[in-house]
Amino acid sequence: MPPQRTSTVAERLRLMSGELTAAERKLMAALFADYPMAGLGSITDFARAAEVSTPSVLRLAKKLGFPGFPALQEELRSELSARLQTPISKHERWAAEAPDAHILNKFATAAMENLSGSLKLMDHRAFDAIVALLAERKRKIHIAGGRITGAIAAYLATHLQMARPGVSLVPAALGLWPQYLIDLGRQDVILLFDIRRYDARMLDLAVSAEERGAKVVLITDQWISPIARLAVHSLPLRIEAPSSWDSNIVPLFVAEALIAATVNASWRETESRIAAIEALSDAGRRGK
Amino acid sequence: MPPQRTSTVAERLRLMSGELTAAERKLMAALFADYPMAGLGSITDFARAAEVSTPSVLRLAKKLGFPGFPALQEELRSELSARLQTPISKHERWAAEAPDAHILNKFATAAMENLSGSLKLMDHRAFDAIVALLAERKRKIHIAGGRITGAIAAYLATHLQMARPGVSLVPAALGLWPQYLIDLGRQDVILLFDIRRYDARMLDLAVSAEERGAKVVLITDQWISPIARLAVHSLPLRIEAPSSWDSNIVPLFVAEALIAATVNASWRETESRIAAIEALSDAGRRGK
DNA sequence: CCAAGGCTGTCAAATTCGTTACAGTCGCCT
DNA sequence: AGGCGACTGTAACGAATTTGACAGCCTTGG
Repeated sequence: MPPQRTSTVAERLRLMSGELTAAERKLMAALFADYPMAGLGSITDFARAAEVSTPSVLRLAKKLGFPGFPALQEELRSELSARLQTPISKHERWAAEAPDAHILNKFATAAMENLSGSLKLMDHRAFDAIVALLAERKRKIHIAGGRITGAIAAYLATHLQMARPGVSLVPAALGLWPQYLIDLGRQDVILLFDIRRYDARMLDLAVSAEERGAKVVLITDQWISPIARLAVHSLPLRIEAPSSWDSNIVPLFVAEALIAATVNASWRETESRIAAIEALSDAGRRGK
Repeated sequence: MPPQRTSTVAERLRLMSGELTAAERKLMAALFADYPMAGLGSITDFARAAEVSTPSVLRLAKKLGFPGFPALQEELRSELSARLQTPISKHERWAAEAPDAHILNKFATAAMENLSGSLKLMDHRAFDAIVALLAERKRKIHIAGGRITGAIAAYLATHLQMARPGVSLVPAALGLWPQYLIDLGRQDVILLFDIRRYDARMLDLAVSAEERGAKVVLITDQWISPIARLAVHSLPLRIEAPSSWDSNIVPLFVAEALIAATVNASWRETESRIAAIEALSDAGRRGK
């Protein structure tokens, strides 16, 4: 821990540059030449790069107020980490005039962290590959979710049905599965939501679908459902929330992004379909 | 030096994510949470941050093709060095390695703007007042949504049912409404989701409920549904998205926040209920 | 020209780190 | 149910790093 929390190693070095010895100036030059990477290796590497002896590095570290070299190194790392962090984490208070501890603010922070964390964790190429599958009209698409994620699955199915034909929501009741599975072929895609407290029935469904040759796509959490073994693509997401239950905001985010990307990927065919649906919807409203 | 110079540690991790073990996935998540700084300390620090044992880190390093942990660390350092030299760190992108124009990044930006915009727009005292209504056990709670928002309504209902008794989801079919409305009394609360392309049937439902003396609570968009005139509380939200349809991420956010706040507000009574539900759920699983 | 103070490098000790070997545990398949 | 394989953590060893002590050297001032 540095003596003054506000100043960086670079600043402190510059301030003390007047009272540095020859070897210490060589170290400073070497550090600034590749700041702060040069200081992140071993003390020996750093000394060799500056062409001084190892204890000279240690003396400089102590002069800067650190108890030892590892302490300086940790400070360099935390500086760099702060610099790389997305500026989003530095949020001005979300809900105006509400205290930080208000549940709205706590949830907003959690949601943003989940979102940025998920995007770091997930592979955008897997996302694109899933979109490509969803956009192929010849494939039938089946969507399923568990007790909680069922609502997200329904949301995705509702929108995809507007974008293309051949989309169905697998019903929650087990008894209805056989009639879905029977028509499942090699061309088909089954997209499953399965997050923590992984549902054994979802695994059964995935196994059956995979056995019939369907392509399994999985949206799961960071701990990853066992279904991932069977899946051709899986997206792991962060879903932690300051609540008794997990947050499904990021799964919904992914669902919406999949919808938008699928529509984009086949806009030519989709455009007229959406227009037709609008017309039917308006007609229904007018007729009422 | 890695086997293939072209791939970063992050890429290789993502490619192998399917064949990683539980401990290795924890390490991956920990590394991505603070990439790549988390991997630049000692192997012990890294293991502790991910809550796994030291040898697990080593096993992951070998799985990625490195002879040992220091080799992986050196690769991380050289990646970081390359990244710092090219000033591409202009503004940190959301999805790593994906272009700014990628739909994931565009959606993430939109989601963040919607969220912060909504929190500025909404009155947190109205939110607290709604929570107070939902937490009163003597009131029955009815939840309804339109064609699109129905999924969000179902999500809210499912969770509130776990938190307290007397919660029901108003079915989408008009034919079933009368039997819901007949029992609606002055003590009851009806919570409606109604966003753009306001559904005329939702307005009918709100009018009938209000006539019977129920308290109407409304979650709507920034242009505000006509139901607002009847509502005791309404929360306007921002819902714009780079898509053919609106985004329901913020409505889901509000739903989750309402759930968590309601649980908090009556934790004494809720605690045992949640425990009982867990027990029933586990029993059902075991019995299967 | 000499002496003193301080700076720097060499060396060795102690600590920490990385690695290997082994045993317990969990889930899966028969 | 029982055995098998895989995964994970504990413990111990060897290696490397960090750090303190000491001695030589350069510089500076008298």
